[in-house]
Amino acid sequence: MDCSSCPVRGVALYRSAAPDQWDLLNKARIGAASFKKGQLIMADQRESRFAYTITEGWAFSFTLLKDGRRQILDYYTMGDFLTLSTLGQQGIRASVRSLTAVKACKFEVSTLHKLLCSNHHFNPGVLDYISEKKSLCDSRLTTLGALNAEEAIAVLILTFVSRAGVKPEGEEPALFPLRLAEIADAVGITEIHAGRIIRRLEGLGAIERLGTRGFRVDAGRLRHVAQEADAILFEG
Amino acid sequence: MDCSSCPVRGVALYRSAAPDQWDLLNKARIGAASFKKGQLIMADQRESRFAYTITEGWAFSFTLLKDGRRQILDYYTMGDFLTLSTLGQQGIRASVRSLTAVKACKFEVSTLHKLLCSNHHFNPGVLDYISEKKSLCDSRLTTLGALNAEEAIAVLILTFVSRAGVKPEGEEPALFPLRLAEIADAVGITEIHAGRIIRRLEGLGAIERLGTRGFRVDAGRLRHVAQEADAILFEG
DNA sequence: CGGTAGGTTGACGTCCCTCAAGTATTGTGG
DNA sequence: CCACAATACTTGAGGGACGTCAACCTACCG
Repeated sequence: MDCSSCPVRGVALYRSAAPDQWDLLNKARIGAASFKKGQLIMADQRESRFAYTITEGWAFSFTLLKDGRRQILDYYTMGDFLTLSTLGQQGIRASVRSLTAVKACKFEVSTLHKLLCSNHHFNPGVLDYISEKKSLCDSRLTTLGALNAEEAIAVLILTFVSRAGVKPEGEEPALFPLRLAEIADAVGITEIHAGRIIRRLEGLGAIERLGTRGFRVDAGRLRHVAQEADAILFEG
Repeated sequence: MDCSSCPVRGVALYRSAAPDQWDLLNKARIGAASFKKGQLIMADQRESRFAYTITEGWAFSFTLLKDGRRQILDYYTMGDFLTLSTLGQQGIRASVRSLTAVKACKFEVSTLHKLLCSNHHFNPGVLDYISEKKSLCDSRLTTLGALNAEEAIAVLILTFVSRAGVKPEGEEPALFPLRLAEIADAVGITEIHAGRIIRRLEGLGAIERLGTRGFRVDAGRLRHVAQEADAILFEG
């Protein structure tokens, strides 16, 4: 496979590259990598020698505290870069784990960093990608800080579904590969409480569970639950 | 004033510029701006025509929900760029307000964006600045999601103090310009509960209040309160 | 010296946590 | 395809953290 014909090229970190940069990029690639479900992809974003662009599957980044509390920071899927922190001098001590089987394109961080620093054609895409990720992180701050658990879970599911891509009518609904433990650690509550809220949402008809591996989503009803969560501009 | 002799040059977004880029940067500058305490600096990060590098004072960015809940996303001071979201195509609908009187260097977003996209000498600094900010945002996610209010406030104060810069012994302690309302909205609790926790920290000797405009901080004791908040690497 | 913004206190309610004992679902080896 | 183990989820009771309201106090500003 070649970067210029990669299906995620248009949304990747290096989306703004032109043909001659695709060649450079291909040289920075080490090859493909694949991870099994639940595998640790990066133990520490600060010290990873490699970085990845996901081409298939889901992963998430998280921090762990001394006493075992875990915070899930972000979910990654097709086109996402693992991770931006590898490109700076300092970073948070976070890890990345796969949620499903994952296929990814593998780069050596130092080579990629040199490439990005020596060529301005990547810049528009990098600025875009980064400001998109920063905005998403800011949104999540609002979700965690200002919303209650029910609203936060509704927002989480809606975000997840919209990132899973729109499927044609009649197709199998997007698989939602989060277990209760991951929902809980994403919004900062316990697994048990997350379970109670999920059942409440089920009661409202906002979601419908399919075994333990996913659910069907009624986006309209979920949005209704999360409606107060829309950030607004306010002047004073 | 000139960018090349600016005291915050070394920590600014464009920190990696060389002499000829300082000239380009000076051309992208519109001049200086100053804001009074409590003034709205940006109404919406997505649509701001201008961006700023703070040279003096403190500001913060925040979102507002329909029902009035507010989430403070980040604090900005000397050297910080307001804001990264102006450089991408999409951004969160957040605003920025000054916390003290603020002096800043003003840029036109489109000119600065063009400059950053046409010159690779800025890239190392931009990547660094951005990954630093992204890490800080990730840390705040952990703070909001996994810590309780007392730990979160301790972390908030410690972060604030360390960013205020180290003062020589015997000097006036760093002014801490947050009122209870801002502490509360930063960690996602109510003003009243924030007050109770601040008094608890006072009782522990971790902070000492000086009227309503700041406090003296015992960093060691505060760190003790926040000790569980250190992210660790864990493998399984 | 009075007005105003900011901070305090107490009583009570809700959201979320903890523990412990369950039941359902999924994965695995025969 | 079945039995079994392992993993995931559920339920209930009781408690702690945090929110709400209303009244009161205190520090700052002109």
